Amino acid sequence: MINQAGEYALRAVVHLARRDGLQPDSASDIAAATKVPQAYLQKILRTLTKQNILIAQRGMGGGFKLAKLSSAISVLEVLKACDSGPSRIERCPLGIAGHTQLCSLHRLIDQQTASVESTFATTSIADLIDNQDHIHPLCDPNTGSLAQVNLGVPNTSNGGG
Amino acid sequence: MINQAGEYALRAVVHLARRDGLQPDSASDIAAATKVPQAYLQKILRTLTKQNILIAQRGMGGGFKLAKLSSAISVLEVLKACDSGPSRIERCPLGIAGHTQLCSLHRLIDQQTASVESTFATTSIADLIDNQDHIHPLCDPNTGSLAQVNLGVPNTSNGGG
DNA sequence: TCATTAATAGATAGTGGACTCTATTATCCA
DNA sequence: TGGATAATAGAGTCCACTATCTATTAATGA
Repeated sequence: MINQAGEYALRAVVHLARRDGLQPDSASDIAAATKVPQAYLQKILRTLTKQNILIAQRGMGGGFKLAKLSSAISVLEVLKACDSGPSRIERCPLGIAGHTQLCSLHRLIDQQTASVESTFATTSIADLIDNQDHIHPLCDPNTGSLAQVNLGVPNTSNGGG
Repeated sequence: MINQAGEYALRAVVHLARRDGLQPDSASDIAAATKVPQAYLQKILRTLTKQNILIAQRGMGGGFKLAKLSSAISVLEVLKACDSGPSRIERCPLGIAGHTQLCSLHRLIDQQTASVESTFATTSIADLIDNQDHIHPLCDPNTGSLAQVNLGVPNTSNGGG
């Protein structure tokens, strides 16, 4: 449903949204804060820039920032930009000519996909940040710092949530 | 969410459920009816047998049949048998120690996953077959025959639904 | 006991997603 | 104008998933 690139893209966009109005943030800083392999993240940031979700600025003091308000960016559009997100079943996967609509099996799967897609389409990046929870994305509540995360801990490690 | 093996497994189990009470069906016949590569399907059928969803019978007249009533087999258990199906987010993917619960980003994703998982858990194979729709899984309504599908048409082909 | 049918098991090959590396281009600042 | 910073671009690597192939074992029936 959400591939690795989509997960990484969401982290990056949420990170940038949390520092809204500040200077653009460099790829290596974003990579550190989001714990994403830097070389791979750069590709993803490039993709998000091409899709007009981010704006890139080269040179000293450059980096990436949001191209629009975080309330105007849906979770779904970030995912789709990376060819991620739920993918609907358009036609009978078996190619049965008589199946002019999906059969019950594929309809079940597609309905679930559609439901998730709808939720992601109506949830904005701002929605993820504006919640009252004391657990904030990418941010360790013990320090309150943005980038103060356990660098070096592999993604598969335990603890936290 | 559902990998290729999971999709193929569901097709096979639905196919067998539709011929409930009949003789076991051979792997090659199941492969033809479900349009799954035979060699790969055999591995999947073996997996489903190990997980006690199917019963295998060797020798002449042998093949595979359901190990229990189709109403007692959930969609989810077929998927899980193949290491497929929605996978919940157990812990913070970034490993942030202070995240004792999921943050809003990962909670959003996990809630969607949980919803799909719940639906798959409460939907049985029988539910997929008992519907009143005239479009039946794996079955071309133009012929009404079980295995009478467009053999040779690749899975990516157009038409039907 | 023998031939036939069909599942079992494991080695092998192809493919796409995840990730890396390096060279290049653009921008800023002194 | 030159050096530092940082994005851009694309080729290349790695591995899990997908799929195939072959030899073996088991069951059936004559």
